[in-house]
Amino acid sequence: MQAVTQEPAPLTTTSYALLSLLALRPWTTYELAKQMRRSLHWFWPRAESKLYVEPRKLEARGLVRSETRYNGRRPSTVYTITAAGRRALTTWVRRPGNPGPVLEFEALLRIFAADAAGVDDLRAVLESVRGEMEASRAFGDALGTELAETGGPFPDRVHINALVHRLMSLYVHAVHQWALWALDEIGDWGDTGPDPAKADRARTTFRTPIARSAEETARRLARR
Amino acid sequence: MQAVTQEPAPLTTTSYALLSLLALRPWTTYELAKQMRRSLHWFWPRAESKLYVEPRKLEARGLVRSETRYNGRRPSTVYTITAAGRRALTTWVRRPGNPGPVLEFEALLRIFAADAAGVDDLRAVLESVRGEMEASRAFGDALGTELAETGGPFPDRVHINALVHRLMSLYVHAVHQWALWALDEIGDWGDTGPDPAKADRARTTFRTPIARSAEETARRLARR
DNA sequence: TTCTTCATGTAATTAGTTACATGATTGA
DNA sequence: TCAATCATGTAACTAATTACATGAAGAA
Repeated sequence: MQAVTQEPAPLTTTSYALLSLLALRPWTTYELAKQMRRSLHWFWPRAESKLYVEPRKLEARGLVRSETRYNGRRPSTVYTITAAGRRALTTWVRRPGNPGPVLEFEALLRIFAADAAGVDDLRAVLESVRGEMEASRAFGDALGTELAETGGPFPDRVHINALVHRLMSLYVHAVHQWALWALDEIGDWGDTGPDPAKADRARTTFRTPIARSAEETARRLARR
Repeated sequence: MQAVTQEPAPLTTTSYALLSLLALRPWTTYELAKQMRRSLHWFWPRAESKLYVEPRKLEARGLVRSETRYNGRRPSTVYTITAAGRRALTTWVRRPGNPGPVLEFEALLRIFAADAAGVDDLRAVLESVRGEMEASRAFGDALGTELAETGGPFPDRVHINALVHRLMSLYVHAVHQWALWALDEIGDWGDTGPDPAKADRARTTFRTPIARSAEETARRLARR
């Protein structure tokens, strides 16, 4: 016979992501999903359906408690963090590990394989990246303006949010600048194949320090 | 009775990642794993064990063919792309979708939840990020130097590699600069709690455009 | 009245990870 | 000759995704 008391599986990072929101105030699952979309989703993206299941795991461990409300006939569950939940969150924040950001960039894979297609396909991929980053910048800028003016829904945390928001802005900015630079770079390519002039420029690229290149790209694009 | 001819499940992005390497030359699974670690792993990270299983899926569709070699008594499988494989890769490069990079940044979640702990814990997280990014920069710089000097193992593709390498450099640089900035920013925090001075600085942060701030950070750090 | 969006989930499937296994080669 | 690491996988498990379902509220 198996042991009756099962060792509970360790919580996932996603569990702690939800718990960190619940540390701010009680939320219904729907509100949690909406808040994730607004904030954590940008650096911890998960399917929304997951967010409806996860809080039950937290409750089973006593890290949150739930209360069912009714609006009309429809039940709605409000989750509230417990003292044990706050302790678990503190422990997790202190736990070292996974310091680096993890990037998944499918479009860059397509670019890596671009010589299997043509230069027009390469340009199309870069344009789509550019469009996406411009949308992200618009979203981030709007959020930043709101946080600067009203402090957002949690004005007491505006200093924390500034740290997080700054990272996202720098990251989006970097990818956007890169897309503009790359589009400029392939501007005179006739095809994706090898070419001495391209190879020369490539070697120059490898030798140009990043810090300098950001300014130069900005200036060159400004002169247009 | 079920249909005898099963619809083959669509290939994953990971399949195409491997296929894009196989378009360069034939590789054994071990070589593929090593090459992934060196290049694609930075923007398409997958467990190595996966890379031993995936090529068999490609072979089942006729996109690659395999040949078993023996070194001593140990078998080793060499995979070679087929004409159908090259066509499939071209089709995939042209397929639109997933333009934006996807970021997963657990350390940033810890920072988001930092007020559950203390300012020392926040600093420790930021320091670990900084260390990680410095390691990444060292790796990237070494790779860049090699590509600039020798052209790398695929000198005909140095212009493509320059595009890809540049993105990774800009990205790593951005996160690194951010960590330095954030460490400076929290330098005079006594705790992680709210404070009018912190809120003031936060609002300034939200209002400072990225382009300007990169230069300023660099200058301020240089003056030290 | 109908359509859309809000709001709250469930079920089935799978891509991916973790952990393990093992023979060959090299260097101390 | 012993340990490490190179080289090549397999098996079990699970976090997460995709697709689906459905009732309520508000807009057109």
